[in-house]
Amino acid sequence: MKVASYNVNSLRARLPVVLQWLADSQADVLCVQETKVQDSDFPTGAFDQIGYNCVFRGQKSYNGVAILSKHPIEHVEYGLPEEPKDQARLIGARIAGINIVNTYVPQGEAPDSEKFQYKLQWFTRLLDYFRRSFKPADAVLWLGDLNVAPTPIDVYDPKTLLGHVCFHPAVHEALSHVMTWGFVDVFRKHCDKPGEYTFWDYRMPNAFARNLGWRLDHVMATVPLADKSTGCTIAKELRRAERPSDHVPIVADFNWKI
DNA sequence: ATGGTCGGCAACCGA
Repeated sequence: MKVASYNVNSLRARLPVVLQWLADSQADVLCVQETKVQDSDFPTGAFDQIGYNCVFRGQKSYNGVAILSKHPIEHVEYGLPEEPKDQARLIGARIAGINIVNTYVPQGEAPDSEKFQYKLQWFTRLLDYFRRSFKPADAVLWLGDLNVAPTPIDVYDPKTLLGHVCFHPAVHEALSHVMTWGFVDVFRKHCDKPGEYTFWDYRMPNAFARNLGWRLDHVMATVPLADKSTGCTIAKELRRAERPSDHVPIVADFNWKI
Protein backbone atom coordinates (compact mmCIF):
# COMPACT_ATOMS: atom_id res chain seq x y z
CA MET A 1 0.00 0.00 0.00
CA LYS A 2 1.63 3.20 -1.22
CA VAL A 3 0.27 6.42 0.28
CA ALA A 4 1.51 9.93 -0.53
CA SER A 5 0.94 13.57 0.36
CA TYR A 6 1.51 16.48 -2.03
CA ASN A 7 0.84 20.21 -1.67
CA VAL A 8 0.08 20.93 -5.32
CA ASN A 9 -0.34 24.73 -5.08
CA SER A 10 -3.36 24.66 -7.43
CA LEU A 11 -4.57 21.28 -8.67
CA ARG A 12 -5.62 22.66 -12.04
CA ALA A 13 -2.25 24.30 -12.67
CA ARG A 14 -0.51 21.10 -11.52
CA LEU A 15 -2.80 18.59 -13.24
CA PRO A 16 -0.25 17.35 -15.83
CA VAL A 17 2.36 16.86 -13.10
CA VAL A 18 -0.07 15.01 -10.83
CA LEU A 19 -1.40 12.73 -13.58
CA GLN A 20 2.09 11.84 -14.77
CA TRP A 21 3.28 11.19 -11.23
CA LEU A 22 0.32 8.90 -10.47
CA ALA A 23 0.98 6.97 -13.69
CA ASP A 24 4.68 6.60 -12.80
CA SER A 25 4.37 5.90 -9.09
CA GLN A 26 1.16 3.86 -9.13
CA ALA A 27 0.45 5.25 -5.66
CA ASP A 28 -2.64 3.69 -4.09
CA VAL A 29 -3.62 6.92 -2.36
CA LEU A 30 -2.59 10.51 -2.94
CA CYS A 31 -3.62 13.21 -0.48
CA VAL A 32 -3.38 16.69 -1.97
CA GLN A 33 -3.50 20.12 -0.38
CA GLU A 34 -3.94 23.66 -1.71
CA THR A 35 -6.13 22.48 -4.54
CA LYS A 36 -7.43 26.07 -4.90
CA VAL A 37 -10.53 24.82 -6.69
CA GLN A 38 -14.22 24.96 -5.86
CA ASP A 39 -15.97 21.60 -5.77
CA SER A 40 -18.00 22.42 -8.89
CA ASP A 41 -14.76 22.82 -10.87
CA PHE A 42 -12.85 19.81 -9.49
CA PRO A 43 -11.25 17.86 -12.37
CA THR A 44 -12.83 14.48 -11.51
CA GLY A 45 -12.87 13.38 -15.15
CA ALA A 46 -9.10 13.38 -15.47
CA PHE A 47 -8.80 11.07 -12.45
CA ASP A 48 -11.68 8.85 -13.57
CA GLN A 49 -9.78 8.23 -16.79
CA ILE A 50 -6.73 6.87 -14.99
CA GLY A 51 -8.74 4.83 -12.50
CA TYR A 52 -8.64 7.01 -9.40
CA ASN A 53 -11.62 7.82 -7.21
CA CYS A 54 -11.63 11.23 -5.61
CA VAL A 55 -13.21 13.04 -2.71
CA PHE A 56 -12.56 16.71 -2.14
CA ARG A 57 -13.53 19.89 -0.38
CA GLY A 58 -12.41 23.19 -1.81
CA GLN A 59 -13.12 26.88 -1.89
CA LYS A 60 -12.40 29.78 -4.20
CA SER A 61 -8.72 30.83 -4.48
CA TYR A 62 -7.34 29.38 -1.25
CA ASN A 63 -6.88 26.11 0.62
CA GLY A 64 -8.71 22.97 -0.54
CA VAL A 65 -7.93 19.29 0.10
CA ALA A 66 -8.62 16.07 -1.76
CA ILE A 67 -7.98 12.34 -1.56
CA LEU A 68 -7.32 10.37 -4.76
CA SER A 69 -7.48 6.59 -4.47
CA LYS A 70 -7.30 3.49 -6.65
CA HIS A 71 -9.47 1.74 -4.05
CA PRO A 72 -12.95 2.50 -2.77
CA ILE A 73 -13.20 5.51 -0.45
CA GLU A 74 -15.50 5.13 2.55
CA HIS A 75 -16.65 7.18 5.54
CA VAL A 76 -15.72 10.58 4.16
CA GLU A 77 -15.61 13.51 6.61
CA TYR A 78 -15.03 17.18 5.94
CA GLY A 79 -13.54 19.76 8.27
CA LEU A 80 -12.98 19.92 11.99
CA PRO A 81 -16.28 19.37 13.80
CA GLU A 82 -16.74 22.62 15.75
CA GLU A 83 -16.65 26.28 14.89
CA PRO A 84 -14.94 28.07 13.38
CA LYS A 85 -15.44 25.84 10.37
CA ASP A 86 -12.80 25.67 7.72
CA GLN A 87 -13.82 22.57 5.91
CA ALA A 88 -11.37 23.12 3.10
CA ARG A 89 -8.41 22.20 5.34
CA LEU A 90 -9.32 18.70 6.46
CA ILE A 91 -10.72 15.66 4.72
CA GLY A 92 -10.89 12.22 6.26
CA ALA A 93 -11.83 8.86 4.81
CA ARG A 94 -11.35 5.13 5.26
CA ILE A 95 -9.52 3.26 2.51
CA ALA A 96 -8.68 -0.46 2.73
CA GLY A 97 -9.37 -0.31 6.47
CA ILE A 98 -6.97 2.59 7.08
CA ASN A 99 -8.38 5.80 8.53
CA ILE A 100 -6.82 8.60 6.51
CA VAL A 101 -6.82 12.21 7.70
CA ASN A 102 -5.50 14.69 5.17
CA THR A 103 -4.84 18.19 6.53
CA TYR A 104 -3.66 21.54 5.27
CA VAL A 105 -2.67 23.16 8.56
CA PRO A 106 -2.92 26.99 8.64
CA GLN A 107 0.44 28.58 7.89
CA GLY A 108 0.12 31.25 10.60
CA GLU A 109 1.45 34.33 8.79
CA ALA A 110 3.50 35.89 11.63
CA PRO A 111 4.10 34.96 15.29
CA ASP A 112 2.34 38.14 16.52
CA SER A 113 -0.72 37.68 14.29
CA GLU A 114 -4.23 36.39 15.01
CA LYS A 115 -3.58 33.80 12.36
CA PHE A 116 -0.75 32.33 14.41
CA GLN A 117 -3.08 31.86 17.40
CA TYR A 118 -5.55 30.26 15.04
CA LYS A 119 -2.82 27.87 13.85
CA LEU A 120 -1.99 26.84 17.43
CA GLN A 121 -5.68 26.34 18.22
CA TRP A 122 -6.08 24.34 15.05
CA PHE A 123 -3.61 21.74 16.37
CA THR A 124 -5.53 21.57 19.66
CA ARG A 125 -8.81 21.08 17.83
CA LEU A 126 -7.22 18.42 15.64
CA LEU A 127 -6.00 16.55 18.71
CA ASP A 128 -9.56 16.63 20.11
CA TYR A 129 -10.78 15.29 16.79
CA PHE A 130 -8.30 12.38 16.92
CA ARG A 131 -9.19 11.63 20.56
CA ARG A 132 -12.88 11.51 19.81
CA SER A 133 -12.66 9.64 16.52
CA PHE A 134 -9.97 7.00 17.03
CA LYS A 135 -7.82 5.09 19.47
CA PRO A 136 -4.03 5.00 19.17
CA ALA A 137 -4.37 1.26 18.55
CA ASP A 138 -6.40 1.93 15.38
CA ALA A 139 -4.84 2.17 11.94
CA VAL A 140 -4.73 5.94 11.46
CA LEU A 141 -2.66 7.91 8.97
CA TRP A 142 -2.35 11.68 9.38
CA LEU A 143 -0.85 13.23 6.31
CA GLY A 144 -0.54 16.61 4.75
CA ASP A 145 1.13 19.96 4.68
CA LEU A 146 1.41 20.43 8.44
CA ASN A 147 3.29 23.73 8.08
CA VAL A 148 5.79 22.59 10.71
CA ALA A 149 9.41 21.63 10.37
CA PRO A 150 9.65 19.45 13.50
CA THR A 151 13.37 19.57 14.33
CA PRO A 152 16.53 21.56 13.52
CA ILE A 153 17.56 19.04 10.85
CA ASP A 154 14.29 19.78 9.02
CA VAL A 155 15.20 23.36 8.02
CA TYR A 156 18.14 24.81 6.12
CA ASP A 157 19.16 27.30 8.85
CA PRO A 158 17.70 26.48 12.27
CA LYS A 159 19.46 29.35 14.08
CA THR A 160 18.12 32.06 11.80
CA LEU A 161 14.73 30.49 11.23
CA LEU A 162 13.92 29.83 14.89
CA GLY A 163 10.76 31.82 15.63
CA HIS A 164 9.36 31.54 12.11
CA VAL A 165 5.72 30.40 12.18
CA CYS A 166 6.73 27.02 10.75
CA PHE A 167 9.72 26.60 13.09
CA HIS A 168 8.54 28.10 16.35
CA PRO A 169 8.65 26.70 19.91
CA ALA A 170 4.86 27.08 20.33
CA VAL A 171 4.24 25.22 17.08
CA HIS A 172 6.70 22.50 18.06
CA GLU A 173 4.83 22.16 21.33
CA ALA A 174 1.49 21.99 19.51
CA LEU A 175 2.71 19.32 17.11
CA SER A 176 4.32 17.39 19.94
CA HIS A 177 1.00 17.21 21.79
CA VAL A 178 -0.69 15.67 18.79
CA MET A 179 2.21 13.25 18.21
CA THR A 180 2.13 12.15 21.86
CA TRP A 181 -1.45 10.96 21.39
CA GLY A 182 -0.01 8.13 19.32
CA PHE A 183 1.71 9.12 16.06
CA VAL A 184 5.07 8.11 14.63
CA ASP A 185 6.85 10.28 12.04
CA VAL A 186 7.13 7.66 9.31
CA PHE A 187 9.84 9.51 7.38
CA ARG A 188 12.06 9.72 10.47
CA LYS A 189 11.50 6.03 11.21
CA HIS A 190 13.40 5.30 8.02
CA CYS A 191 15.83 8.21 7.62
CA ASP A 192 17.84 10.30 10.10
CA LYS A 193 19.68 12.41 7.52
CA PRO A 194 19.53 16.21 7.79
CA GLY A 195 18.64 18.32 4.76
CA GLU A 196 15.76 16.16 3.51
CA TYR A 197 13.11 18.68 2.55
CA THR A 198 9.67 18.78 0.91
CA PHE A 199 9.39 22.55 0.32
CA TRP A 200 11.58 25.23 -1.20
CA ASP A 201 10.29 28.81 -1.29
CA TYR A 202 9.68 30.14 -4.82
CA ARG A 203 10.76 33.58 -3.63
CA MET A 204 14.25 32.52 -2.65
CA PRO A 205 16.63 32.58 -5.61
CA ASN A 206 17.79 29.08 -6.57
CA ALA A 207 16.42 27.68 -3.32
CA PHE A 208 16.10 24.17 -4.72
CA ALA A 209 19.55 24.11 -6.34
CA ARG A 210 21.04 25.37 -3.04
CA ASN A 211 18.78 23.05 -1.02
CA LEU A 212 17.45 25.91 1.11
CA GLY A 213 14.32 24.03 2.10
CA TRP A 214 11.97 22.88 4.81
CA ARG A 215 10.40 19.53 5.71
CA LEU A 216 6.78 20.63 6.12
CA ASP A 217 4.91 17.72 4.54
CA HIS A 218 4.49 14.62 6.63
CA VAL A 219 3.16 11.10 6.94
CA MET A 220 2.31 10.35 10.56
CA ALA A 221 1.05 6.89 11.49
CA THR A 222 -0.26 5.25 14.61
CA VAL A 223 2.04 2.55 16.01
CA PRO A 224 0.28 -0.50 14.53
CA LEU A 225 0.49 1.08 11.10
CA ALA A 226 3.98 2.54 11.51
CA ASP A 227 5.15 -0.96 12.42
CA LYS A 228 4.07 -2.01 8.94
CA SER A 229 5.84 0.79 7.07
CA THR A 230 8.61 -0.47 4.78
CA GLY A 231 9.93 2.85 3.48
CA CYS A 232 9.33 6.57 3.12
CA THR A 233 10.80 8.77 0.40
CA ILE A 234 10.57 12.32 -0.89
CA ALA A 235 9.85 12.65 -4.62
CA LYS A 236 12.36 15.46 -5.10
CA GLU A 237 12.52 14.88 -8.85
CA LEU A 238 9.12 16.57 -9.17
CA ARG A 239 10.73 19.91 -8.27
CA ARG A 240 12.40 19.66 -11.70
CA ALA A 241 9.10 19.11 -13.53
CA GLU A 242 7.80 21.69 -15.94
CA ARG A 243 5.80 24.13 -13.76
CA PRO A 244 6.65 22.46 -10.44
CA SER A 245 4.85 23.10 -7.18
CA ASP A 246 6.92 24.68 -4.42
CA HIS A 247 6.34 21.39 -2.54
CA VAL A 248 7.11 17.81 -3.59
CA PRO A 249 5.31 14.58 -2.63
CA ILE A 250 6.24 12.49 0.37
CA VAL A 251 5.56 8.81 -0.20
CA ALA A 252 5.21 6.00 2.34
CA ASP A 253 4.95 2.27 1.72
CA PHE A 254 3.14 -0.11 4.05
CA ASN A 255 2.98 -3.86 4.22
CA TRP A 256 -0.80 -3.77 4.28
CA LYS A 257 -3.19 -6.06 2.48
CA ILE A 258 -5.78 -4.30 0.38
C1' DA B 1 24.35 43.41 -12.07
C1' DT B 2 19.02 48.86 -11.27
C1' DG B 3 16.40 42.32 -11.64
C1' DG B 4 15.05 38.42 -8.58
C1' DT B 5 8.25 33.56 -7.57
C1' DC B 6 3.77 31.52 -8.21
C1' DG B 7 -1.38 31.04 -8.58
C1' DG B 8 -5.82 32.87 -8.53
C1' DC B 9 -8.06 36.25 -10.42
C1' DA B 10 -8.74 40.54 -11.98
C1' DA B 11 -6.46 44.30 -7.45
C1' DC B 12 -4.06 42.52 -4.63
C1' DC B 13 -3.72 38.34 -1.16
C1' DG B 14 -1.49 34.31 0.53
C1' DA B 15 2.48 31.28 0.72
